[in-house]
Amino acid sequence: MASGSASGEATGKKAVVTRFAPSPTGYLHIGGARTALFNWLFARRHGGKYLLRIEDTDRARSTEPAIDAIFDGLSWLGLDGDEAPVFQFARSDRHAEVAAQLMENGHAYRCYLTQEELAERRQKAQEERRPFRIDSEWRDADPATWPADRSWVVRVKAPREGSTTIEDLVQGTVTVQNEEIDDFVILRGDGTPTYMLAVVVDDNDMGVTHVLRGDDHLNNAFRQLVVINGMGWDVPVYGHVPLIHGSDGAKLSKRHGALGVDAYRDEMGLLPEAVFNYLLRLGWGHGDEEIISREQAIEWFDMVDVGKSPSRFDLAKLQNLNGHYLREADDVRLAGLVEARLEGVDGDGPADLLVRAMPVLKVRAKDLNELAEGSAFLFAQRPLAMSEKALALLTDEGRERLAAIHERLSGQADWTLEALEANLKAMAEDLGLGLGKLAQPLRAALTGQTTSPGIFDVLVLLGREESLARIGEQAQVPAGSQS
RNA sequence: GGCCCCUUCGUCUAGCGGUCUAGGACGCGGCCCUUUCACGGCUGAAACACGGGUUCGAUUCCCGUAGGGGUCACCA
Repeated sequence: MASGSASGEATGKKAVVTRFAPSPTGYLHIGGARTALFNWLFARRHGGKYLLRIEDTDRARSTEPAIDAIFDGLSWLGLDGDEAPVFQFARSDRHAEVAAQLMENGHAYRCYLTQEELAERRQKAQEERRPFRIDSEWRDADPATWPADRSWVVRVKAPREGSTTIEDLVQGTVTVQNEEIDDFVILRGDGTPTYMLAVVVDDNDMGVTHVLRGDDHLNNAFRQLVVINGMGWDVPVYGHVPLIHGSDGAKLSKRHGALGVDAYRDEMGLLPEAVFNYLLRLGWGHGDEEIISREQAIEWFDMVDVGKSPSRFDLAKLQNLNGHYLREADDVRLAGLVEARLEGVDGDGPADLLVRAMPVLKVRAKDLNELAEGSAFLFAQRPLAMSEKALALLTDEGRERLAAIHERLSGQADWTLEALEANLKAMAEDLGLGLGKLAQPLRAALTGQTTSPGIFDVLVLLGREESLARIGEQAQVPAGSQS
């Protein structure tokens, strides 16, 4: 019986080597990022190495900006490779060499079938409603019959009987009948290697022990095994992770938020630790744990806990997680990130003010954009721009109260949270009003908004001089007639 | 269509034959806290796709059905 198998035990004793091998035909998308994460985690968990390989054999579609974007995105998530990345195209000679060896040892052959001939046969099979399989008459042809004037490709000789079984870390035992596997091309007419050859050669040469990738490659694994067996190489352990789908269950695409990770960082203002945590929990779980640190993830990560069904991308959950990490994040770090998003803010003063304001600002935001919006009032210039809702608060009555507040606070020497709170609360009591009746117009005057951190925090943050100036500005002017 | 894989609340998941009147999280509703908005706390609605087996007993095991996904290139 011509059966082969890929066993998880075969390479069990070797040090773990994983790799993430994106093709640079676009940005690093969220699915790729998760694959990288799982590879990184698995390597860390087992004290092994995690490598990067750029699969740039498709010269027409591979671009330099895409390569940069991928490295940039990985780096942001803290998923840099442990060694310098391998560029697949640079290894073409080595790939061709392996193809030649495969022909020599009888596991591959020159095939002179043209693409037109193939297309014809494919169509005929289609019409007869039977499955199409490459059945090249060149498979066992005598070299003496090789036409000198035609170009050829190298095809692998796939076994035609028996079956092949893979013990997949995620998918479990998967068996495919060998007759399902075609004699696929490993070297093109122009002598360049195909992906199917290049991955196998590179994985072997890089010493990769565990191939963890999207399950869109599960079927390819059986093809790649033909090459591996043809060369007598060690079979890696496979782990085919289900793909991430959009919120509607369909394949993840741009409209689902399948943006490059740079968009999650720049446009959506997310923190890398939030994306890390979200991606980790998408398709993997550890009991009821939701908030998981890097260190904890390394300790807990196991491929057997990766689910077998595809999961859907849920932006709301990602944002919620981001809010959590935002609240936990260091204030100086956040101030730096926010400052970059604020227009017209530079120098040392504002940065310090931002840092001081951060504790009360960050609990109110779920991403850096909101945080920047919430910070804007700190640096606003007078006359303050008023939002519509804020303006609605500045009625004649509201402005009268502001005048009273201005007068009362003008006499306030001790500009601290406690003193201000005591003073204003006493004032509200004196007037027989709820604190809100004073706080809301005050908030409008101080921030131009109806929502902000606690009003006493705002007063302290802005300082005595600026606070009184802003209050004074709104206190006297009749509604609707200020500039 | 062939082959391969999958199926627990809307979503991410826990569950690995009895502990399930199925747990947690996000989202959603309500209440509390409260100067606004958040945060936080409490609370409510919400799921084992369907049909057969196996078993004393199935969410858990097996087989079908349905639905979903992946893949069938000289692309990766």
